Amino acid sequence: MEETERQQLHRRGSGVSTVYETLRNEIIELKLPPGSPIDEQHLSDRFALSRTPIREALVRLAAEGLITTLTNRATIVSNIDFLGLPEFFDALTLMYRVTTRLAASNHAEGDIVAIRVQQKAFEVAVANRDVLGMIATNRDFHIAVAQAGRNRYYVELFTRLLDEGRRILRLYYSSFNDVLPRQYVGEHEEMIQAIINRDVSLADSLASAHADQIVRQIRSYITADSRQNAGLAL
Amino acid sequence: MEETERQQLHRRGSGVSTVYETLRNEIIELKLPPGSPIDEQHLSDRFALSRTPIREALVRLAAEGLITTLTNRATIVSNIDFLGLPEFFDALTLMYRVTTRLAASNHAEGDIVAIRVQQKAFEVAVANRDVLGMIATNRDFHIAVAQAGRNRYYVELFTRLLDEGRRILRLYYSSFNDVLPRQYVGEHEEMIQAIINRDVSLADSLASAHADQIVRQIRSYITADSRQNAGLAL
DNA sequence: TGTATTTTTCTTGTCGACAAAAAGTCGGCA
DNA sequence: TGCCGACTTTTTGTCGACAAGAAAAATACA
Repeated sequence: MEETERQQLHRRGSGVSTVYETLRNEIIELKLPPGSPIDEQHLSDRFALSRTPIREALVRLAAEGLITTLTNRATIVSNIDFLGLPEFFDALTLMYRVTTRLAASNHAEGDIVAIRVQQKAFEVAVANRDVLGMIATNRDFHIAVAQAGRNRYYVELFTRLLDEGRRILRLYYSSFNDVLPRQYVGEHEEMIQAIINRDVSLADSLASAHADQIVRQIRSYITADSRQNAGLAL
Repeated sequence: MEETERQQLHRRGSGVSTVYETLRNEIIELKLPPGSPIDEQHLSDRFALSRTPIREALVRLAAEGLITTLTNRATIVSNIDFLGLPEFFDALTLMYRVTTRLAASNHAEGDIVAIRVQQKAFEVAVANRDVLGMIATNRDFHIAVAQAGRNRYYVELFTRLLDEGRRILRLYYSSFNDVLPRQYVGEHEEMIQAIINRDVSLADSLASAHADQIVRQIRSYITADSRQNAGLAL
């Protein structure tokens, strides 16, 4: 009689994906910053689940590289690898190009409306000067494009790369939230048109330029010299 | 006193990776054919482990797409998606090209010897007319090249694609084991030379041709008409 | 005899508890 | 006072058992 309320808290099997998605979001949005320790017991209390399903979610996150498990010791949120940034930019640019190309050649009717929905959300974020929203909706827009390209291998890799990008940009957001790359909206529009016209090479070059823009922006965030006392006489 | 022998069977934490690697191999080598049911209890008995570490290994395999879990029902070895083969070929070709290009521009001294080691193994397999060995060593060769290119994103995707390719080719091996693509050895040699000379565009075109070869070979295996009575008069 | 419904069985999902490994703590000793 | 070693604590890895869900079997009914 007394244990009836606990039963319906989670549908059997739903708990682990809830934990997975929640933690995944918190990691990407830096609510859990890199290096944060992940305590299984704590999560067990938080989600009102035993450690077993928690552990399952953690294994999934580890497979994606979002967390790092030090065997028998601790598991922490993976650090952002700044030395590996060139690799990241290379892969990101390639995926931008390939997915946009494929979208231009393979898309169906419905794909365009899905892309347009994401583009609208992106416009709203830009209008509101919501940098965090822009980062998130830009990701969704390009994933919609990738899905129109109909290649699951690219979609998967691209998703991972864009999420990694969100994590990186989050680090720099607060100090630069007035630098709003408004031109992205127009670039997205051009890309949509090229896709509709099935102009593969135009789509490619637009994606390439777009990727360069974004890489340049991330680079500028990262290398920005914010030392206030650089000119101080010594 | 009596339970001393069980303790040293596995070092703490080693069991799950053993299970993971063993199953992974058996799936790739079609020892576990697509659609095979994966019974946790059975595996628990087989590896002399509780179901918990088994489950952990299965979650990892599922994240890689090698097994499919039907919730609350069963978990089976993932089917080979023949309808998705064009996507597969597209991604495979792109990764052949990109990794070889990067190897040409980014490789260090040590990378070449690693590549040569794999190439030797490949030559041996070809000399022995060992098709299965050829498939495996060809994979190792190209992964060595990819590693020389120094981009972990590409290495990871390429590894998955090549392993998926091994699975596909295994399906056709037995009926075509006298068709030995000997020219691959020479093509590998050319690629190595282009990499050493840091000739990126030559490396690219060689990789592209090599990929076309392999895609064509897989296609020919798959579409080969093996009907014995095709000419039978009716 | 065929179909619908209940019962059984089998497999997965979850739990609480225990064991091992590592880090932290404390005390002893030079 | 500083360093080394044993003890304690904390956290992960593993286990056996139980519960829920779905398929299979058995039963009832038309």
